[in-house]
Amino acid sequence: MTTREGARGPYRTGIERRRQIVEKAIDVFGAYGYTGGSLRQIATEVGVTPAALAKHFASKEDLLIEVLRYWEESNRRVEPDPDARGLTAIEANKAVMAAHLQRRGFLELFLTLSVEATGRSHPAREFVTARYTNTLAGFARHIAEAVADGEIAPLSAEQIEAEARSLIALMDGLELQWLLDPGMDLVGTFATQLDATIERWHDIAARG
Amino acid sequence: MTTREGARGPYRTGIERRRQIVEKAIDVFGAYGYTGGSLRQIATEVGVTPAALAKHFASKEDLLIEVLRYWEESNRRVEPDPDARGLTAIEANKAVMAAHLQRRGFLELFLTLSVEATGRSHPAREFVTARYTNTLAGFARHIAEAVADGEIAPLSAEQIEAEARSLIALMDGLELQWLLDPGMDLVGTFATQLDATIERWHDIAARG
DNA sequence: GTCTATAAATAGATAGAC
DNA sequence: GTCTATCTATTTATAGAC
Repeated sequence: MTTREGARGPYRTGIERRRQIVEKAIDVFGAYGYTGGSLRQIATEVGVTPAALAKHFASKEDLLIEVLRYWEESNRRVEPDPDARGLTAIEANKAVMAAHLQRRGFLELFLTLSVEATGRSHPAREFVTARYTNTLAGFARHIAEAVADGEIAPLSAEQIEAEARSLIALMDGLELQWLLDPGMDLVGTFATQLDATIERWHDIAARG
Repeated sequence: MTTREGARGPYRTGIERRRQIVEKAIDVFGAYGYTGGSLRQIATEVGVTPAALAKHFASKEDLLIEVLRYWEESNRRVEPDPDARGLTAIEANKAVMAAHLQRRGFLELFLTLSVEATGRSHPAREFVTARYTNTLAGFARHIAEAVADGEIAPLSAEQIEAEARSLIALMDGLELQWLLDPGMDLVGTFATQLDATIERWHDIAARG
C-alpha cells in the first residue's frame, strides 16, 4: 500500500510512475482546475502516453482521489505537532503559511478545488467540505483551549466559531492574493494580523 | 451601445438575447470556470443553438470579455456612494456583502475567475489583477482618510496596506466559506469582525 | 509497463439555407 | 436572427501488439 524506501522487484518502477503522475496532476489540476485539466496534458508532461496513464488510474476521478490522498498525507507532514494546544497551536499556522510558499502547486490545487467544488455535484465536494469542517473544528478547539487555559479572555461558543472562521478566511484570502501577486509579503502580513488578533482576544471582555 | 428601456426596431430582440446569453454565461462560468464551461451548455440553457450564440459573440473569449463588462457595470450599481470616505466607506462594505448574498452567480464567477486567472496566460488575468489592485487602492485610501480625519489612530503606509489586504482577504475567504456552506452567517460574521477591526484601529498606537 | 491505434463523445467555430 | 449541417481539434477511455 505505502511506498517503501528500498522497495525492489517489479513494483518499484510502477510505484514511482504513479507518484510522478500524481505530482504532475497536482500542478495541472491546480493550474486549470479538475474539469479544465486534461489527462492528456498530465501524461505528456510526465513523458508517457495517455494510455499508460490509464493503466495506473481507472478514470480521471480515480486520479483525483489519489491526488487528494497524496495532498492530505503531505499536509500531515507540514502541520506541526498535533499535541500543541491553545495559542501555541494557533500561532503554529505562521509556519504552515511559510510552508505553503514552498509548494505553489499545492496552494493552487487547494484554492482551485475549493472554489470548483462549490458546485453541487463535484467529485471533490465531499472531500473539500469535510476538510473545511475539520479545519474549522480544529481552530475552534484551539481557541477554546486558550480560553480554558486562561491565555485569553472568555469567549462564547458563537464568538469562538466566528473568530475561527475569520482566521481561516484570512489565510485563504491572503493566499489567493499571493497567487495573483507573488511579490506580496504573505507570511509577514498574516503574522502581523494574527498577532493583532491575539492581542484583541486578550482584552475582548474589557470592552463589553 | 447601451440598452435603452424603450428601444425599438430590429435591434431590440438582439440586445435582449445578448443580455440573456451573458447572464447565463455568468452562471456557467461561475459554476465550471471559464475553461470548464462550454458555449454549448450556455446556448442550450438559453434555448438557442451554439451557432446562434456564435453570431452574437465572435469567440469564447469575446463572450468572457462581455461577461466581465456586465459584471463591472452591475457592481457599480451595488457599490454605494462613491463620495463616501473614511470609516463610512469602509463600513459600507457590510451592505456590499449583503448584496452579494442576493446574486450567488456573481460571487461564484468572481472567486472562480480569480483563482483560475492565477495561471500565467489566462484571458481574464489582466482584468482580475487590475480589479484587485483597484480594490486594494480603494480600501487603503479609505483607511488613510480615516487616519487623516482623526477617526482612528495613526498608521504607517505599510500598516495601511496590510490592513487593507487583510480586510479584502477576510471578505473573499468568508464568501468562499458561504459558497461551500450557505447556512453560515456571512453578513453577521463579517460585520462583527469589521467592528472589532475598527475598534482595534482606534487604539493601535496605545499599544506600541 | 508502455506503446500504437482507435472508439465515442464533446469542444469551438464556420457555411449556407430560410 | 436562428436554424441545420459540418469541420477540425481535443477529450476520456479501450483494445491489442510488443
